[in-house]
Amino acid sequence: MKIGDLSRHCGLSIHSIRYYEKIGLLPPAHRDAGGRRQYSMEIAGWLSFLKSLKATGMGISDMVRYAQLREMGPQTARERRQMLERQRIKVLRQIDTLKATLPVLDTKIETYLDLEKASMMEADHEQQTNTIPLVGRAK
Amino acid sequence: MKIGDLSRHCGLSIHSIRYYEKIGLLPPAHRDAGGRRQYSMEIAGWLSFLKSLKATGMGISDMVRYAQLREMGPQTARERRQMLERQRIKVLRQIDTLKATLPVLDTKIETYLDLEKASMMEADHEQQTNTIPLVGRAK
DNA sequence: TCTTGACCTAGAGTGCGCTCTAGCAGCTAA
DNA sequence: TTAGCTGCTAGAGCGCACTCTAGGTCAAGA
Repeated sequence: MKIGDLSRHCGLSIHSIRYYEKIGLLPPAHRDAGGRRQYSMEIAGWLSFLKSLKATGMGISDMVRYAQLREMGPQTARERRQMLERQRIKVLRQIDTLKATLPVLDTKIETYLDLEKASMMEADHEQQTNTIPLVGRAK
Repeated sequence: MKIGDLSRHCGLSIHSIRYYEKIGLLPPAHRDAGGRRQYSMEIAGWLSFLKSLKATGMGISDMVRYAQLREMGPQTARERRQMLERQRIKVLRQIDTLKATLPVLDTKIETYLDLEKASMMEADHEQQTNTIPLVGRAK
């Protein structure tokens, strides 16, 4: 699998894949005779997990740290687990923060709906009673 | 209320308050004789709403657009309401995305716990049977 | 009066996470 | 064999959202 295939497969740009390798999120790729990166299917699973980590809001530096621990092998299991547990808590907090915005939005939306209804009724009233001259309404 | 008071009150840095004014999130502040910004308590409500918008993940440019509509008065109620309704949908989507990461994290955490348990049992076994010489264990 | 501290402006700098450019090499199909 | 595609590297550039600096003004308390 060449970098273009991986790019199409995982939905990351070729630039981003090389960038991920450069900063240490991806292990240095094997190269073919011409120096091009060769990927096995296995890397797609790792990239997919990285996407999940990114979706949790984990920053690049933490993801790099995690990737380094992964490279070190099973004796880093405990530290990796602790990272994930901390991230889990952050996810729950983010969900709470987002949920807390909903009533704020809903209240405002309601207010605007009332305002729009009121201004429509006003317009109706103006039309029925002709309190405003045509020239004023045309404006 | 001077800018320092407002900063302490709303938890934004003085720099950020001036920045918000510069980009149009805050209306140009009234100035005292010496040219210093003077704020009324009213602005705190607007800043608090801006914080909510920010917490929804709304970008600066959208927030500036919203602020401009607010300046234009009640005839922009409909457009502002539509912006908030769109943002509400984005918030729900973000919550879903975050929630979807939880099972991924949980599965990994479980895997690591199993791995840690297994490696601990292995260590116990080694201790009981003395399969590894002291010099090896000390390492 | 002098000093301190809060405030002012314009503009530079920062950290993040990409994203793109320039200039070149190598494989492949017509 | 030649065109075109894909790949390579080093490094520049970008958009966001601040954050800070330099160099000043101004008002009030010791």
